[in-house]
Amino acid sequence: MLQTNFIKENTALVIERLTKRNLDATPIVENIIKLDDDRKKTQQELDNLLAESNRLAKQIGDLFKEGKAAEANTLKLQTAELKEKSTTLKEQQNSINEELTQLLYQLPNIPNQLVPNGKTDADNKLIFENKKQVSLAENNKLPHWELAKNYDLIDFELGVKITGAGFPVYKGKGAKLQRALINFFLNEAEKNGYQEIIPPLMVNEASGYGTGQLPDKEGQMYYVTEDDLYLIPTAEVPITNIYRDVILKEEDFPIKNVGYTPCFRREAGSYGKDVRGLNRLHQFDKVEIVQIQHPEKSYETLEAMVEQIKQLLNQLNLPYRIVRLCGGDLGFTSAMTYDFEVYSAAQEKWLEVSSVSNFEAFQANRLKCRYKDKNGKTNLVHTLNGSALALPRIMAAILENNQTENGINVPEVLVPFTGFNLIN
RNA sequence: GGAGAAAUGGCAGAGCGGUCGAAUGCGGCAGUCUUGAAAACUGUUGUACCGCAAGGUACCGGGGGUUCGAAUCCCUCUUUCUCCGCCA
Repeated sequence: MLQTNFIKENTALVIERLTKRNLDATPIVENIIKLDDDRKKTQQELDNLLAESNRLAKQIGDLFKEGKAAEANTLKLQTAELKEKSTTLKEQQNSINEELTQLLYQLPNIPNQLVPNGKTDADNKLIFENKKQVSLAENNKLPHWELAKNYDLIDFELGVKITGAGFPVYKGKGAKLQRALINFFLNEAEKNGYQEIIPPLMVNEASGYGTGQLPDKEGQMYYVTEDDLYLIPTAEVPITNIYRDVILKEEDFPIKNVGYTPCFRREAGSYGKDVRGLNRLHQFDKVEIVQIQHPEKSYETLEAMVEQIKQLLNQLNLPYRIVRLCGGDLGFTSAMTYDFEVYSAAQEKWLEVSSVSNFEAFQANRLKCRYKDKNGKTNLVHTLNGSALALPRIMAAILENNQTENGINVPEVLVPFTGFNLIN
């Protein structure tokens, strides 16, 4: 969430930037400012009352020690009134804080000035497009779900039997190809200086709040009521929450972690051809890169992450494009996001395979992740993350784009991991 | 899952209900000494909020309670350790 002080000092900017999200934040912002003023006022009063009580308590103690019980008891009477007042004030303070927090939770991150205005993904700005698009021969235009079936790589019906729709079963060469991709992605991240993490796949409520899935997006996550835990929708959640309530040193930057995990998403309300095959799943594999950076360096880091992901797609030899999300399409917690989309030649459409974001201090504020600067002052860090990469749609594109009369060619960089170069 | 013990500052570890934001040791930082380093010595060393400042307030695992006053007493939750049971 945004910092109250930042909102107060940059009110016009906050409101103006949020119009990029087609949001008029004026009423919320004004309310926040008013509540914060109230909060300060009540706190001052409360602090004075408590200071007075503390003084009296000390006096009473001294009097008792000197054996002046009568005087002490007189003073005791005074404290009753103070206590009553401070209890009321404390309650007031709590409800103000509660209301303030609720409002702050409602406010999304302010978009970077580069974020284009717009409402839907049609307004996203094309940043890069790899021109060489695959055009398949007429008789070689099978969608990946048919290829998966023909070569017995992925069994969707079996997943339905075992669990339900959206939980595919990978088999044989399908499973090996999947594992090859995971290893390839992890190795590449390691080459780029990331530390590998294997995090828990379930997180508690505090972690959900830390990265911004909660409140509001609980509908997207699977929830285990018995133990009050959420299945992670992305490795971002556990990996970023490593740094919740942590104070870093300036020389710790940059912190670079990578994690492969399955991801679980309820995807309530999705239907039709969007969910066909591997296009949208309830459980899918993803390799996620997460960085914690000095605020001054976060945008240069974002660009580096984009470059890193480009290299992955180049090596896999897949046609792709990069868009900068417009305000209307931008995630709640993000200040700027690039989406990567691969071209799926048989479906003839672009599939999102990565989302790379700079959250600036938005998550850090919730996480209370800070660093001490040279002057010993603590400031919020910036957090970033990106998929590098999400597996199913990469798998779909590989299957579709590389299909031939004789079978499906495995991208060269994966062959060392698969041990085969053709699926037939 | 059952029984018991515990949770204090970066770490270790004291702490009769008032003088405790908290002894002491280690570590960190600054300085003295030294050609330099080590050792020794001296000082300093948590977070947040309010305040121009002086200063004030809150925090001893979380929440609640008793009391004029709680790190200290009570309740509750969480976590850790030991023993038993179960188990990959």
